[in-house]
Amino acid sequence: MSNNTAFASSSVESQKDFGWTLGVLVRNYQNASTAAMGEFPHGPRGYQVLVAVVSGEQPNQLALAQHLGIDRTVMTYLIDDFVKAGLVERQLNPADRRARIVVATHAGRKALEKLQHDVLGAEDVVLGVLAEDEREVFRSLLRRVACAEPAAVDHGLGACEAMEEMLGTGKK
Amino acid sequence: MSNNTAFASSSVESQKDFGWTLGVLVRNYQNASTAAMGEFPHGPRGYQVLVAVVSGEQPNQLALAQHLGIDRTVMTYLIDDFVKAGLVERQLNPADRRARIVVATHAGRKALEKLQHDVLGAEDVVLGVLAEDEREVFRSLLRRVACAEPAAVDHGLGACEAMEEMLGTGKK
DNA sequence: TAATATGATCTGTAAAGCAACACATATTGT
DNA sequence: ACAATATGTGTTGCTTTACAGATCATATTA
Repeated sequence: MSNNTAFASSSVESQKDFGWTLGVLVRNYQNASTAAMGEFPHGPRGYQVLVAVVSGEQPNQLALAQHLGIDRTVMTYLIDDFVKAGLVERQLNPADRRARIVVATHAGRKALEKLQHDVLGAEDVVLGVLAEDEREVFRSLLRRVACAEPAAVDHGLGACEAMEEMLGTGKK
Repeated sequence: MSNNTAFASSSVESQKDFGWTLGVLVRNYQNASTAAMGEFPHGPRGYQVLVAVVSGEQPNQLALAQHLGIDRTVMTYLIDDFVKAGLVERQLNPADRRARIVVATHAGRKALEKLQHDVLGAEDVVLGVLAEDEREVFRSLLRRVACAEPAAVDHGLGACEAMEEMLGTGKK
């Protein structure tokens, strides 16, 4: 067959594929943070859940799941495992008895504090090639992209609104 | 890597969690590019495979799998489906008859060309909040991170070496 | 030639997304 | 108040994918 492959796709080569670079970063971060997790219940995913729980911004399991992009049926047994591990509790919401408020236990908060340090270390390893200020630029741009208006992406959820409001820049 | 992190618990709130923002970006990109894919065999994953195949840099299926961070057993039936769809072919390597060289068919190259435009559009949607020059900065930093020395991340593979050599010093 | 390594495939298991259903509770319309 | 509808949670079943292990063919090395 033909062997002129180098020319056919030169546009892709020159700027590298965004999806591919993104994938590499995610895998590196996944690996590094998993290593930093040790025995923590559900690895990086579990860590994210605990961060969200401790932040106290998500009123129930469904909100928690949507915030993290996890299926709500998965969230059920994810929380189950966290309860078993004594890291969080399900509390009944007197204002809406269908919902379960997920709150961190003292042990959960302690565990998170311990982990955060190592996770930040993992981040630095992954971003290691960048200089200090470049890392901050990267994080800043990434944050802005992640907090962008959902309408443009048709993602269906305002990812950062609660956080923004908490910080005082309430915008809708 | 010593760490002079400030105060653990509040710092996460104020600078948002890196893993979370990364997750949001990945999901947005996933959704946007999936929508752009239409009926394409394996969605964004399949697209990545085809990009790698057309680039012609991966000598066999295993290299292909490692380049994309896909398990080698998955790559087998991924390629199967692409062959069925007439997008790629498995060719025997006379120099090593264990390996299968995966090459794109004409239809495969045409299909990729068609997709690339839409995928780039999806990228722009995802990065929509950033200005033009900011997007380029972001892509550039991301590229550097993805192509970083694997030793630092213990990922086991030099992700960009073949590419770099192709663009500059020539082939191995 | 024998031992070992590598590439591809197949099989089986587990995690996780997804859809559909069931149940309890809230909200809304009449 | 009652009925209809919506919502939060949990469960079940299906599908995709990751991952580990075994098998087979072929290469490489002792």
